[in-house]
Order: sequence, then C-alpha cells, then structure tokens
Amino acid sequence: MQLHVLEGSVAVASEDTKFVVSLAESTGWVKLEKGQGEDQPSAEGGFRAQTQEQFFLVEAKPGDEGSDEIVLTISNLNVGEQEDRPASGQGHVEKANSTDNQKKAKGGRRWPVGVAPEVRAFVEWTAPGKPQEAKRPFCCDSCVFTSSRISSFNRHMKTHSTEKPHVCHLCLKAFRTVTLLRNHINTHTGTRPYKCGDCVMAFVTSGELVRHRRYKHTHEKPFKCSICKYASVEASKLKRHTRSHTGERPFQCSLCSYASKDTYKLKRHMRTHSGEKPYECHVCHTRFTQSGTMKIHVLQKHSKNVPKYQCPHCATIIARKSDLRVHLLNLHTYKATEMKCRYCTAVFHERYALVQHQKTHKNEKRFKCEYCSYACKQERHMTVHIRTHTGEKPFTCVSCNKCFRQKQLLNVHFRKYHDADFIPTVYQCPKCSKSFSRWVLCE
DNA sequence: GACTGTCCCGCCCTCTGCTGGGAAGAC
DNA sequence: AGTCTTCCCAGCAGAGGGCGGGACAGTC
Repeated sequence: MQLHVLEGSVAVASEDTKFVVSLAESTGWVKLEKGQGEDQPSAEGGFRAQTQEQFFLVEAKPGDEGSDEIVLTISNLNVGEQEDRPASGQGHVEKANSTDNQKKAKGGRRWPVGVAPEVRAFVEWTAPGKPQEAKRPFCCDSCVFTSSRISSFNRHMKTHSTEKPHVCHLCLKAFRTVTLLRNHINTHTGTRPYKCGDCVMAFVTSGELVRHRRYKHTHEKPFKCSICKYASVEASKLKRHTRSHTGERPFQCSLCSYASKDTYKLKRHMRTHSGEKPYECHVCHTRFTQSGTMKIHVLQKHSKNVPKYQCPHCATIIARKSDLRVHLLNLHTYKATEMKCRYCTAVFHERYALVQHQKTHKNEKRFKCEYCSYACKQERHMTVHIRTHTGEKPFTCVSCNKCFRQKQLLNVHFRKYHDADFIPTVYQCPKCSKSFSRWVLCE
C-alpha cells in the first residue's frame, strides 16, 4: 500500500479506514494505528487550504505478527531540502540563548534521529489530545513556533541552525540570509534607501523609518502602560518603563550592592568604581563622569547670560534649580514647631521670616548700661564698659603688676615697656613733618 | 527570494532631581 | 576663633527619547 500525505491532511488508501499516527521510538518509524481514531483528524478534516502542496512518501508494513497494526514509514519527498539541514535538536541547543519567544522549547516527546521535522510537526499535530490549532499544523518541537505553511516552517527550522552562509566581504561577519547581509553592507557603505518624507533622515531598513516616523512625526505610541498613562513607540521602552512600577532591577553591579533597571545605568554606575571621567570641559579641561554634569558646569562657569532662578517668596536668586528647591525647603517651608527669635519674644513658623525678623535687631544697641546711658550692639563690649563702673581690671602685667580692663591694653603696654625688640610705629604729618605715635593730620 | 513589519537588544543622549562636601559669610 | 548657615558645585541615579542594527515571520 502506498499513501501520500497532503500538507495538513491525510490521504488514505481506503475511505473507511482511519489511522492514528504515532511514533515507534525504538525504530524511528511512525505508526498509523488503525481504527482507534474517533477523535483523530480524518481525511476529511478540511486542511487543504494551502496553495503549495508538499508530499510525503508513506510506506506501509504489517505490524507485529498477530497484531492489527500497520507500520508506516513516512519520508519527505523534498530530500534536497532536508539534507542540508542539521538535526533540529542541535538547533535547539544553539538557540537556547535566543529571543524569549524562541526560548520556550516545548517539553514534548523525544524524536529519534532521522525523522524529518515536517514529519514530526505533522505527527505532533495529529497526536491524541493535541488541541487543533486551526490551520497552523506545523509546530516546531524546539520552540513555540507554528505555521500554516510548510515553506515558513522550513525557513523557521533554519533559525535553529548555526549555518550562516552569507559573509560580509568587508568585516567577515556572517548572516543567514541575503537580506540580512545586504542590510549589513548598507551600514558599511552608508546606503540608506528608506528616506523620511517629512525630514532629512534616512535609514537602512523600513522598520527604522517607521519607528523614526512614530518618534518624530506621527507620535503614534502603540505600547501603553496598564498602570499609568505612559505610552511608548517601542515595546522595549514599555518593558523598561514597567520596571519603574515593579521595582525590578535585573542588572546587578559586580562590585557593590547597586542594581539598575537598564544596562545603560549600570554602565554609567560602573564609572563610580573605575573613576572614568569621559567628559571634558573644553574651556578649563575639568573632567566629569556624566555629560549632563559637564553641561551644567560649562553653563554656570563659562557662559554669559547664565540662567538664574528667582525664589518666588523672597529676593534670593540662585544659580541652580535644585538649589532653589533646597532653599525653598529650608527657608520657606511651614514648620509646625515654633522658632523663637534669639533677641526677643517673637515666634515664627517659617525660617525665612525668622531670619528677616532677627535682622531687624541687627543695628539695635540692645545692650544698655545700668549705670549710665551707654548702649552697644555686642555683649562683650558691654562687659568691658561695665568695668569702667566697677573698677575691675582683670588683666595684670607679669613684669610690673600693672592692671588693665582690656586684654588689648595689656598687650600694648607689655610691648611698649617690656619688649626690647618693640619698634613703635611713627606717623609723620605730611604738612608739618612732625612725628606722632598715632595718625594725626595737623590743621 | 525579496520585501516588509515587528521585535528585541544595545547604545547614547537629555532632562531632572537629590545629595553631600566645601567655601564663604554671618554671628 | 569657633559655630552656624547659605550657597556653589560636582557626583550620581531615575526616567525616558531616539536611533543602530540584527533576527525573524508574514506575504507576495
């Protein structure tokens, strides 16, 4: 008996015979088990909607003696395609670090060597209990890929291969397809076929142009955050944004406890360990770890018309916005606890008001002598003045025991009368040329 | 096979805001 | 002279925009 299997359907020799396709693991053969398949796809299953038919050669043999089984060998008629293709298991191992949707290898059956991927896909598709994914019968056993077309499936299976036959003659980098190689070579030559109609930008691939247009012109942001209003042009940006909600920090510093939400921040953070300062001020050649820091430096230090920030509550002008914030926090924030004036009984809840109030005491001669009308601004001056009333002279000369009310007076006395090296300052009047011990201008 | 759109990773940039050390002035 | 306060400044992290480019699947 000879059967052929149309893509997505089973053609059988007898109209009233149904078969269950299963794998004989020990031999690598595929069995069609006769007569158990009420829930199996029938020949009338209706999967003939393909434009391109792929044929398999199915050879039938009698099963074990006494059994009712018919053993079929299914082989791909497109032998030439298969011969160049490594076993898919190998491809799966190579692909283990590939993209997420490619990573999720299914934990299905172990296929013996020599069973063509198409056969596996078809058998998987017809396996008992397998939900019928309508019109996508070709399922990769190394990942979640499914396809309705054998051509797409065949092409997909090559992604599990390491074969990259198309090599760039400029940098020797290899690619799986001509298209990829061509795009790559365009990056060498600067060829940018996809030009933006609204600006001068041009790109190597159409995808880059589409993305550019979304960023710059259409502002279409298809990827929307389910938690906040954030929306992005790219899925990766939404993924990065989502980490600000989840707190996830996948990128761990190897030298400290810091972990970042994206690779760039980790790279930037590593400069704090290496001491690298890649940004140099073109004027004073000071180096900085971040470009933004340097930019602020240049603006504040080397630019005319430096922007200043006026405090909305007082006349203070501050160079940096962040410092204005500190100023507002320190001086203009309401404090529940009362702040008392150090000179009087007034109380305030805002530090700025307190400081302003205390300045009103600044020129006050708050210290008044209880013996005379003398008044002064500082307590230490009053202390000295009080001695004129009490007669107290606490500073005594160690050489002659003469006493003084002020330390400065004692010092002057000591230098003048007991210091052999003392040379008195002489002030000469420019008019009469007379000499004086202190500055005097003659009339 | 070629074209196209999508996805993903990576890189770099800007803007923003917080922090702490140091200088300078006030007290 | 010592202490306190304010401002200047660089360091550094958070968040997001924009682009480069490789990989891959759908379609013709």
